[in-house]
Amino acid sequence: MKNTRKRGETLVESIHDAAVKLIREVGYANLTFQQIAKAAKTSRSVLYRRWANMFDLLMEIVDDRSSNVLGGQLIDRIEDTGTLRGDLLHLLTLYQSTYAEIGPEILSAVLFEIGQGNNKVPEAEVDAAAKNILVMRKLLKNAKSRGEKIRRVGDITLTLPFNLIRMENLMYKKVDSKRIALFVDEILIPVFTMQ
Amino acid sequence: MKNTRKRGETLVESIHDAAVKLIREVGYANLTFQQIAKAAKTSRSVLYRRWANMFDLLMEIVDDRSSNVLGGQLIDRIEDTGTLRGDLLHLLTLYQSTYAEIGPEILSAVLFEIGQGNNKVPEAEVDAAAKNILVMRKLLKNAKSRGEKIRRVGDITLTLPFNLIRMENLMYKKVDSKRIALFVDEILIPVFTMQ
DNA sequence: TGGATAAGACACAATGCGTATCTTATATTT
DNA sequence: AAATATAAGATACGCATTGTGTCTTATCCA
Repeated sequence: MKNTRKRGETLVESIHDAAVKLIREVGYANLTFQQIAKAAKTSRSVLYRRWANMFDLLMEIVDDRSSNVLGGQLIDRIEDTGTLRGDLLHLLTLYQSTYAEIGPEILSAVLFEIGQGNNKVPEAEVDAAAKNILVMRKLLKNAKSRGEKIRRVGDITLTLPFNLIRMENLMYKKVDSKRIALFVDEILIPVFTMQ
Repeated sequence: MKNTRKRGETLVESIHDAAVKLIREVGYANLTFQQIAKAAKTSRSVLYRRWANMFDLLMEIVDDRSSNVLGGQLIDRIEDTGTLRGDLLHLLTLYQSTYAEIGPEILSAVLFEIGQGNNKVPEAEVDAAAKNILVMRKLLKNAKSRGEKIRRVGDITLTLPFNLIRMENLMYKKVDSKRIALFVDEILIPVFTMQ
């Protein structure tokens, strides 16, 4: 029996996969290192050596998955569709795909950790929020230069599009294109444009 | 030593208090029946007799605290301030006071359970959302009859004011009157009125 | 005052945690 | 290819928590 022992990246990958599978099956709250080790066909020691606690493992998975989706940064992937409405639809769809990939179970686990006062998350959050604000500024600037009438709004309002997607994923798990269009037409367009 | 053993309501109350204190201290995720029993100066048996699991206890606390705040239903406590803006400010302030009372730690624990697919929460949630929609309908109707120009929006958009408060409590823990005013002026007024 | 009721004390097997130690497979260096 | 370093896997420890069960005892109420 040679080459039956996984190492390095391969090992980590199968642990991630096992963890995600188990989060979906039993939920983050009931997740144990024991189960993960068993599912990944490795040993508990291996897990404890690499991650001090479940949350560290979770964050690694999130980082991994979100960078897979937003391979480049979000700001590099937005498009000028010719109208603010089109741009927003595109942006929300793109952003939603991140959450769909990460998965609502994992997302809610992260949110839970925020709620519990885990201070590693907020740092990452603030970074993400700052980038998202830049994205919105760019979108609105594009719209303005096309001649669309844009309201002046503060940074908090600029995070609204992202918070809508986040909230929907958290509460209802399913966000389809119809709902995204609704957000754009009934909420975002009135908020960001004069009519 | 007589009258040293708590019973009924008194007992439950001190258990609730102990639980809330511990949720704040160690977080819902790390909460144990053992700790609660100790903090409430009672026995573990007492807890297991009354609640099948931690979540049942949590929900009882939430019910208790939210009914303390919204003693009557929300719809009975809204006021006609003379403008939609004033009405919205009043509504959000009222709604925020619920969350402030319940506490962000407990809120995030509930949200966590939703994320984990706990199906007792969504039922309560759907009820609450339906009531909130009625509240918004009433507010908008009042505004309309005053002559304010109101947009036609769907139910999902009607839940926006409540979702904003919820999200803020979840993410940032502190929601002051300044932020509420910002929500009203930059988001809600543009969404619900024509200008 | 006596019986009903509920609180509290304690014991149990089972499970997970975090750590530590030892063995063994795989990779790297010489 | 052999020697060495590195990392994976197996196993065991004490401890905490769980859920259940049983017995005792305080408190309530008729």
